[in-house]
Amino acid sequence: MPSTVSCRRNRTAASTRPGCAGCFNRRLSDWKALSDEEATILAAGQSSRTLASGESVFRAGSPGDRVFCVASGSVALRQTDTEGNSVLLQLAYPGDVLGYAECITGGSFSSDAEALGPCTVCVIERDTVQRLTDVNPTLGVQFLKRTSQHLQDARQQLVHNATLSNRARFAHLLMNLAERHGRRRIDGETTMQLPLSRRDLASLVGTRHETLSRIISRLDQEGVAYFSGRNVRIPRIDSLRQEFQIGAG
Amino acid sequence: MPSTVSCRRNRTAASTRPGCAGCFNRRLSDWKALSDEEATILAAGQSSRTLASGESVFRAGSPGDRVFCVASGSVALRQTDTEGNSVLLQLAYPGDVLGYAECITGGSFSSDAEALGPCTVCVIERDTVQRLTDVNPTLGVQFLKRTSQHLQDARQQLVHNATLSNRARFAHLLMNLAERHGRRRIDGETTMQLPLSRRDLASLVGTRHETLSRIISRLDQEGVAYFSGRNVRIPRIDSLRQEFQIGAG
DNA sequence: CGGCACGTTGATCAATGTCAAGCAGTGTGG
DNA sequence: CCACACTGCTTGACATTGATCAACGTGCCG
Repeated sequence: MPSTVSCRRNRTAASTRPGCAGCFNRRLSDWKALSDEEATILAAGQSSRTLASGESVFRAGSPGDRVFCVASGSVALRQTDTEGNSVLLQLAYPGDVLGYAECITGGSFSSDAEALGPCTVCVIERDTVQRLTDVNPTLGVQFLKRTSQHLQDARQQLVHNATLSNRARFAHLLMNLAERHGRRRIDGETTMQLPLSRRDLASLVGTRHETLSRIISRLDQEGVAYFSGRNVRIPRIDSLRQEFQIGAG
Repeated sequence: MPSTVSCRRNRTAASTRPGCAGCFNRRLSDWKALSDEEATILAAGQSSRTLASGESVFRAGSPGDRVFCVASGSVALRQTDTEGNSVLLQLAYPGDVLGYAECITGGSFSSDAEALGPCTVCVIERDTVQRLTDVNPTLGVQFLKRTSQHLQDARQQLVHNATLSNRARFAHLLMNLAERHGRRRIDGETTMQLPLSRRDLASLVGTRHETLSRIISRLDQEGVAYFSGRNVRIPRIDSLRQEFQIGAG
C-alpha cells in the first residue's frame, strides 16, 4: 500500500480535458495498463468535476453508464439499508476508479459515493471505457484484479467481524488509516488527522458511535492513542498491532 | 436465483473428458458465454475429480493455476484466521466456477474450498482458461460480473452484520437456504434438509454455535421453524421475512 | 471399548446496544 | 450581537445480548 499520495493538480484546463496522460495518478491507478497513445483516448473522453465536502458523486440505483476516477481528495462508499442504516464500506483515494464493474457489466450502482472533503473526480463515459477495454484487454484484467482484491478485503473484514472484538477491529482500522494519513516522527510517534467522523469510524468498525466513543476514551486513558477531535497521536504504533493480534472479545 | 439444480451426470467417460458441451450446468454457468465450438476447447482442456465429503478442493495459499467448476454436490469456501478461527464465507453449487480471479490475475487462493458432501468438480488448467478468454472476451466480462456480484453480496453481509441481530441474520440465512434446498408444499409449508452443520451455520451468521443453538430452540418454541437434526420445517416462510425486517438487536 | 466431534443446555459475566442528558461548535435569522 | 436550532460528540445508567466455561448426551469410527 502506498502512503500519502499528494496530487499534482491539472495545470492545463480548468474543468475539462486536463490530459490524463500527464496525470500523476495514472501511474498508480488501473490506467497504468494504458499506453501513452491510449491515454489520449482516455483524456479525450473524460471531463472532471469538483465537489464540495459531502456532495454526492453518484447514488445507489443510478445506472452505471460511466466510471469515476478520483483525482484529488477522498471519496466514501456507503451502503444504506432498507431501514435507513447507512454503513461505510470503503474509502477511495486519488487513482482509485469507481464503478467500472457496473459500467462494464451494465448494472446500476449498488452503493452511494460521497466526497469526504473537497475533491476532484474525473468522469469517463461508458463509450470511452468500452473502446479502451476493446483496444487493451489488460485493462479489463486490471479491473478484475481490483475487484477481486476488494472482494478479498470485504471477506477479510467479515472474518474479523466474526472473530475480533470491537476494540481490536478499531485498532486495526487505525493502523490502516495511519498508513495513508499518518506521519511518523523520528521518535517513532505517529500522528494523523482522521478523515472521518466518529459515526463513520464506528460504522467501519461495525458498531455504534457511543460504543466507539467509549473505546476511544479507554485507549486514551491507557495511553495507547491520544485523541483530540480528529487528531490522533499514537506513541507506539506497534501497541495497536498487539491489540489487533490479541483480538478476541 | 435458480432453485434446486439437479445435475445430470456425465454419461461419457468416468474420470476425464465428460464433454462440457453436453454438460447441463453449462447453460447456467459463466461458460454460457462460450459457443459450442469453444466449449470443445474447454472439454479438451478439462478433467474431472470426485471428492468425498470433507475433502479439500484447494487450500488457501496454493497457486491459482487452475479453475474449478462444480459439477455436482456443493462446495464450501472457508477462510481461516491467523488464530485458527475458521469462517464459512460462501457456498458453491453446480455451475459455479471457483478460482478464476486468481487464475486470471495470477494470484494464489485466499480461502480454502472443501466438499460439503460427495461431489464432482471439473478442473481446468490456466492455459485453457487463457485461451478461452483470448478467443471470447465475453467470458472475462462474465467473470468480472460474477466477482462483482460476490463483492456486492459480501458487502451486503457486512451491512447486515452491522445492523441486524443474530436472530434476524439467521432468519435471513434460512430464507436463502430455503430458496435452494427447500421444498414448498401445497399448503405453503416449506421443508428442507440443511446442507451444513450447526457450527457452519453459526459461522455464516457470524456467531458461536452455542448461541445459534439457543436461537434455534427459541424459533422452535415459538413455532416459527421446527428443527430436527438437519431437517427443518417452516410453516410460513413469510414469518422469517418478518423476523428479518424487524431486525435490530 | 475408548476417543472424538457434534449438539444441547445451564450458569455466569463481560461486552455492547439503548435511552437519555448535557456540552461544544456552527450557522441562521431576528 | 444574541437567541435559537441543529449537529456531532461524550458520558451515564440500564437492559439485553451474546460469549465463555462447563457438563452431559449422542452417534461415529478405529
